[in-house]
Amino acid sequence: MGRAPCCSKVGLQRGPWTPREDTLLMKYIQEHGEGRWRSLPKKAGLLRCGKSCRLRWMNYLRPDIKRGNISADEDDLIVRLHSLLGNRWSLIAGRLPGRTDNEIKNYWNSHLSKRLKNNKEQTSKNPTTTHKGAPKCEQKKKSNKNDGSIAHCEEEEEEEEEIITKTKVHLPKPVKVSSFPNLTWSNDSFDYGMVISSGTSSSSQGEGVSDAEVLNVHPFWPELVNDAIIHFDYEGNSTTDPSSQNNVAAENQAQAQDHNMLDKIYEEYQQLLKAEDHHDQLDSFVQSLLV
DNA sequence: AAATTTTACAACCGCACACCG
DNA sequence: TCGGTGTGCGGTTGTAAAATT
Repeated sequence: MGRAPCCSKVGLQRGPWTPREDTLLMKYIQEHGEGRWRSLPKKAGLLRCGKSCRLRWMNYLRPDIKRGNISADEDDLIVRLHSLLGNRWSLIAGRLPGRTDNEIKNYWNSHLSKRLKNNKEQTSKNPTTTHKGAPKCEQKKKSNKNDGSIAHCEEEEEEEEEIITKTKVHLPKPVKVSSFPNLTWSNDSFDYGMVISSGTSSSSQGEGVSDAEVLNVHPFWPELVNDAIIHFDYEGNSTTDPSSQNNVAAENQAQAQDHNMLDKIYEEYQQLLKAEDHHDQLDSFVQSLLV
């Protein structure tokens, strides 16, 4: 048998969290900090399992969570990182500031895995032709909703073709890493109103933080922003030290370099795949990504 | 307009690892 | 070294909303 459950489930609340529960949890964590999840619910006056509290905090209430649609860049990054790292969502999430492993996992399961599957089916049915597009995109094209998503669809279709050429062969041993080493805690900017809406995950798009406002830099590659140290406050804004005047330029440059670096990493990875006796090299290569 | 199906995602669950006494 | 506890992870489920029939 495995270990005992993290808590007695008798008499505990389950299912979706209420705004009141969210408030209690946030208030408690703001006053006492994270951790001690097992004893937290009792102290915070919650009828929840500690694990449930942790999950709610990590995946939804944490102020640095970036909500809303996954951008095309993030989408691309997820696909590439998944091809390198496999289903190691926490590692992938660690390279997407503000995104949680759960969110990325969900996104993969509901969007990307289907795209890959559809693409494989298309290519196996008709290997001589390239691709006809995923059903979802076909539907979008049929409908008259010209919201710009069709263009994105076509981009996605192009990506699909590229995706299936990437070989997923290596799953290194898990290494635990912290997600946001450069995050700074600022109580002053802690905004309850921003995160208190329970159960309306996708409704926050258009409110709060836009994609453009969120710094697209990977925490593990700080060199991407000219060695500047990035700080995120709890409203999703970022500043750089010593001054923030070059933020926009730095972001743009970071994004461009970001793509280049991913390409380089992937090229290097492909080279290693081709090499004889590549397993050791692959191990060290992937480990180098994880550091 | 109602019924049915699909989608998206929050939440749950079990397991494994790290840490500490 | 060992056992208990805390935490993190990935797979899976439940369900509300959206889309389709």
